[in-house]
Amino acid sequence: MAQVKTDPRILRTRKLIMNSFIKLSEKQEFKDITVKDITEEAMINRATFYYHFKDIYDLLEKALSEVLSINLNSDVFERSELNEESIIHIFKAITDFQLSLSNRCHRGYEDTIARIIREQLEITFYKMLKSQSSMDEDKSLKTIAVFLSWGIYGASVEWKRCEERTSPEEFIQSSIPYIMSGIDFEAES
Amino acid sequence: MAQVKTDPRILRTRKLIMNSFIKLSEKQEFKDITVKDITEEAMINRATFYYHFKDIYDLLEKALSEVLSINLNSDVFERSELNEESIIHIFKAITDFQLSLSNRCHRGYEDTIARIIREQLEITFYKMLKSQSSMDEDKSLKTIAVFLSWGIYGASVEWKRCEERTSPEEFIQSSIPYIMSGIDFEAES
DNA sequence: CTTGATTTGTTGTTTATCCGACATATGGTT
DNA sequence: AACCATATGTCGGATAAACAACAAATCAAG
Repeated sequence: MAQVKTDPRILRTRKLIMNSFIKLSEKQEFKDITVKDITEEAMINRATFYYHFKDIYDLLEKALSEVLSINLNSDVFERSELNEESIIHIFKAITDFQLSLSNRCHRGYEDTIARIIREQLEITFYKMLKSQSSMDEDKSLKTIAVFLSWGIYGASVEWKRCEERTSPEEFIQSSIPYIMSGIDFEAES
Repeated sequence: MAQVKTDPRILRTRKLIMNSFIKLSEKQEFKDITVKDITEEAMINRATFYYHFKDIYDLLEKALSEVLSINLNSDVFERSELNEESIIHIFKAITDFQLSLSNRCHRGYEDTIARIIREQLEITFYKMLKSQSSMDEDKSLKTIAVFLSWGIYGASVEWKRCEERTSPEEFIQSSIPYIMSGIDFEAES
């Protein structure tokens, strides 16, 4: 609460920068993109970039986080129930995201990207758990969210390792009974 | 010359406003678009709009002029020769433009739009005439450009009146011999 | 290793944009 | 009519963004 609403110029400029970065990363890979490229595309001054982002790696993190967050929350969080259907949706969103990244070739930043994905998953899971559980077990909800985020991310890596065998939906479906029993156990305690 | 280059914020903001206006006018007709709609879409303050444009009619003029100018100059002006081919291209650009406007329903502003089209045609014709003619007959080149702009605009209105009979290309083709003989006469004098 | 060119961050000063408030239309409802 | 809501256009005072200049890092080529 006590929301000090941020200056619209800041929101607009961040959006311009992020969109320009996403647009550029569709044409060339990350290591070849300079701050100057981004600011020229966004029609802003280079110094303004540093007003918003520590460096280009900071932008990478925030841009990917935002894209992922939008995907996760628009697709899934609306229904706000952590069930078989929503888990499949989340898993699909993650594998889609990883595929879109592999096209854009962010080689050398796999660890950073992995962390971003897990962080966003954790946030999403925590929100969903909180909305369907009693309020007084906050710490354990956090832990479950961490657990689930690592688990789902790991599953997505495993899927990628032996990909094209099965669809993401089929792949994760087989593991859902175990995942859900764990969630149900906690939700009912 | 002595170009005082304008502040990039001005160029950026104008572009944001114009793009927002064009985007909105694809969904709803001109009379239902408010300044607030435009500034919200563009993520700028309403007061900033008035820093750049006198009112929404001023924006209409400048936005349409810009769209038309881009169409005319990119399609045609590159080859910079005023011949049969380029006249057909110009005529096609005008009829395309008029069709795109009739979809967007600017009823009540036909006169304004007519003037915009003629002005842009005049500018284009003048540029092309100047690049293929000796320098010392500036006044008469201007007059010829005016003459051509009215003529081509009138032809486009006539084509629209009995449209779907013939394509714009065929329609104008039949008049070209007369138009060209006039131009050639002046170019050789 | 040197050279030259480009990119990266940083810093004061100027400028465009934001904000909020205002008076004045404009349009729809009772 | 009177009323209410919303749109228009304008104004000083606050703030983000532009600029230009800078040192330092990076990198390719000779």
